[in-house]
Amino acid sequence: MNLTISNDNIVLTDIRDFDLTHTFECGQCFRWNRVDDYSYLGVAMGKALKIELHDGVVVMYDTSVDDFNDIWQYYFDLPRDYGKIKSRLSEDVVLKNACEYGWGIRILKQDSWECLVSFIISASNHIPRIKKIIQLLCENFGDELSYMGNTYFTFPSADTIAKLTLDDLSVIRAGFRDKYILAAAKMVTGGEINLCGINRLSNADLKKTLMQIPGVGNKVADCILLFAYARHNSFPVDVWLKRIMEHYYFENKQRIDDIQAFSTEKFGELGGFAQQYLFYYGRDNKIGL
DNA sequence: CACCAGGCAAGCC
DNA sequence: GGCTTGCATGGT
Repeated sequence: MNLTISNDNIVLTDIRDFDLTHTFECGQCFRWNRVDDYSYLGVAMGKALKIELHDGVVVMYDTSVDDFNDIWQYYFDLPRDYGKIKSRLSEDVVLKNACEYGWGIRILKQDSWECLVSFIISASNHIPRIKKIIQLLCENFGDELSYMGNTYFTFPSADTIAKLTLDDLSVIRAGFRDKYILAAAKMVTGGEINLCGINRLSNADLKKTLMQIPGVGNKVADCILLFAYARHNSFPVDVWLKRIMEHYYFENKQRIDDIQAFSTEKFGELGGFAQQYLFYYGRDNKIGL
């Protein structure tokens, strides 16, 4: 990777294994939207960013070297060698195809609070609707952010949400999930759950702690482990992964627990990466439907 | 071609 | 099995 600065834009060359569509459309995040064929714009970590990738050159618009160094290089997991990960996973023929299909996926390192709320909202929900609910949440309760001549909104803090009533929250149309969001905010604000502090916990303890939060079950906890705490052996199994795994690796229906155990055995420390390649590949190709 | 009714969706309790 | 909501689906 090579970094140069022109005006207020960060330009990266010699970037491998990175594709914006693969990364933003593989179901891990909900606040990035396509601008044109080569770029996306999103809000994350309290900042707005337009990112473009064309002919192997990444441009991050109107940002700073400090923000790149402190935030974006880690958010996009740029220091990690995904080529090595893919070549190891490709020993399995199914994964080989999945890696070739979603070759540019990177697992984002997202803010833990945003990730927690986002995946509480994701329960029994489709991506377009998840995105709409989160957008309403930000527009109604986030802080205004001015960027490249437009206004965007940050993801509202736990403190902000904890002060709301269920009636206030009804504007986001989250349905039965609204009470979980409110309860989660109160647990975080009240110190019952320390989202930073629990980073030191083992995977098992971290998951157990997160599952104390209402609205966080096995699957949602696995997503938070993978997308916010960089526990890359986490293998979230939703209905898609269940179908995909059954299709490729089993003769018949399986219990989620059994699929998870099988995946842990098969993919080990790379389970989370495998999950993302499989999900993106399987969903786009409607595997198991 | 509207329009409506019932099903159901990246789960959790 | 119930939960909120929105929407793709198929029937009229």
